[in-house]
Amino acid sequence: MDRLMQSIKMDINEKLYVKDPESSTLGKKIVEQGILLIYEIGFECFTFKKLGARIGSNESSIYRYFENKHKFLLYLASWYWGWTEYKLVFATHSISDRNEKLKKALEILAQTVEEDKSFTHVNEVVLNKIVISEYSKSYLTKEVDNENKEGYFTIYKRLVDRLSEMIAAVDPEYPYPLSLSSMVMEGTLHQFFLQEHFPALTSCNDKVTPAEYFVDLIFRTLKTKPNG
Amino acid sequence: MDRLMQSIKMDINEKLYVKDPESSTLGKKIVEQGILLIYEIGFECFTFKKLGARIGSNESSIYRYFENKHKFLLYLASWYWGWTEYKLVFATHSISDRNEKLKKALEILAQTVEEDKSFTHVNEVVLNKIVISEYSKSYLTKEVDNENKEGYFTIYKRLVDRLSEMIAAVDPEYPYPLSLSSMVMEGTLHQFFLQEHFPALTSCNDKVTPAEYFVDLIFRTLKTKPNG
DNA sequence: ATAATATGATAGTAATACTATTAGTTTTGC
DNA sequence: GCAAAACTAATAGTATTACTATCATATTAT
Repeated sequence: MDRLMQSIKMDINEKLYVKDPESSTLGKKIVEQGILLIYEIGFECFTFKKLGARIGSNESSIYRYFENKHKFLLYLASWYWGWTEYKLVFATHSISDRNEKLKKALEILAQTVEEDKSFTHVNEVVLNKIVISEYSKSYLTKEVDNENKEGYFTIYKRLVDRLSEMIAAVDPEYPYPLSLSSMVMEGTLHQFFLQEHFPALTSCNDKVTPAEYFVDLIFRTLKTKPNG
Repeated sequence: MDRLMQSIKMDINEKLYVKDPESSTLGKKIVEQGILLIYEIGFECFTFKKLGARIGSNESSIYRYFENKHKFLLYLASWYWGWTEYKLVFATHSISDRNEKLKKALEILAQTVEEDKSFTHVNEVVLNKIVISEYSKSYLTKEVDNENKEGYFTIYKRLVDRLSEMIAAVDPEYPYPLSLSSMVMEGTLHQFFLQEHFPALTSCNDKVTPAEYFVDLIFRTLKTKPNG
């Protein structure tokens, strides 16, 4: 990635914040340290008060950026999926072979995240860990349907759609491309989680990555055709 | 199921409750109405105070059965997975054909839940909906590792293991039976959730059930051999 | 009939998830 | 260089949550 993305700004739904955190030092600090704090103490124990104390700022100041911690999580998730989408598009764009393209996409989606120096205030490695253990909580709520209408999950949905299209391109006869795609997106996070907390429930380990498992699974499932 | 299970009691980890809710009328009422209340207002908004008000009882009385709502959720989940395990074992026990056995197992795990009159105080249909939208929250916490050690997820893990064994029986060469199994268990809940809240992200609908999708997926993935 | 147990009612605490107000500090526009 | 505008910090306050403790009352067991 390197410098390529330095001038790019994530296109995040404006309703997710009160004031754009990218617009000030304090805002960036909130995002930067918020990620670390959620990672350290978990989303349930995370409060704006604690974050304020950590960054030597005030609870009320944070409320001027985010309505509440739920919106903050949605914001971080959007950031993460926007970043992932960028990586996906960038890496697959120039691949014309449909099978190779899908394989690459799966690898991007299921790979272990590495640090990206393009965004100084976001630690992508830690953000990825948050997404693994907290993302589900952002949609498993009574407000999903409304928040979905508000477009809070747009980027994620677009990703599922992109992958689904690549699946359909490889095997247009396959009847369930959307389910396969959404299963990969969710299943990837789940396999990473199991690897860390329930190793007895996954075949992934030091030697087998979720990416390998999913690439194998998808290509067993689809009937690939030669490109033409 | 019918009467068969009327004398059977779920074998739930004793540390999940302070006093066994099966041992009294109030206890059963807590479970029965707790399920309905969580379904109605969601786990985040659910409190013992509200449940007390609903059953015409007192907050403090409920605390005599469950330490907190998190343990209550773990209890309900254990009940659900115990019930599912029973159905699974019962339905597959007598099937000798390995392929048929696995197919049946997948159907049990991914089928839409129907009412079971065996347990009068538990509405399995509603409990299934709770599991779909709340189960992940029971393990996506900072305390997972400890709670796992305490055995709070034993039944679920046993189920993943059972399915994994059936997968391995069908195709002993398949390298990732555990991941496939845990993916099915989690993916099933997820596909049901998507069907309800993000229909654009799933191929499941009125005509295609998650069970069909997963049966198809697993049998595309595995190399089946004739039994012998 | 008495003791033991279960439940109910009330009160109290610390923390959470905010909102409102005010005051001070920086930034900017001219 | 100065005033206005914007931003941040500090404090206080509210309703709710997630409990714990105590005591009274009701039920059941012996």
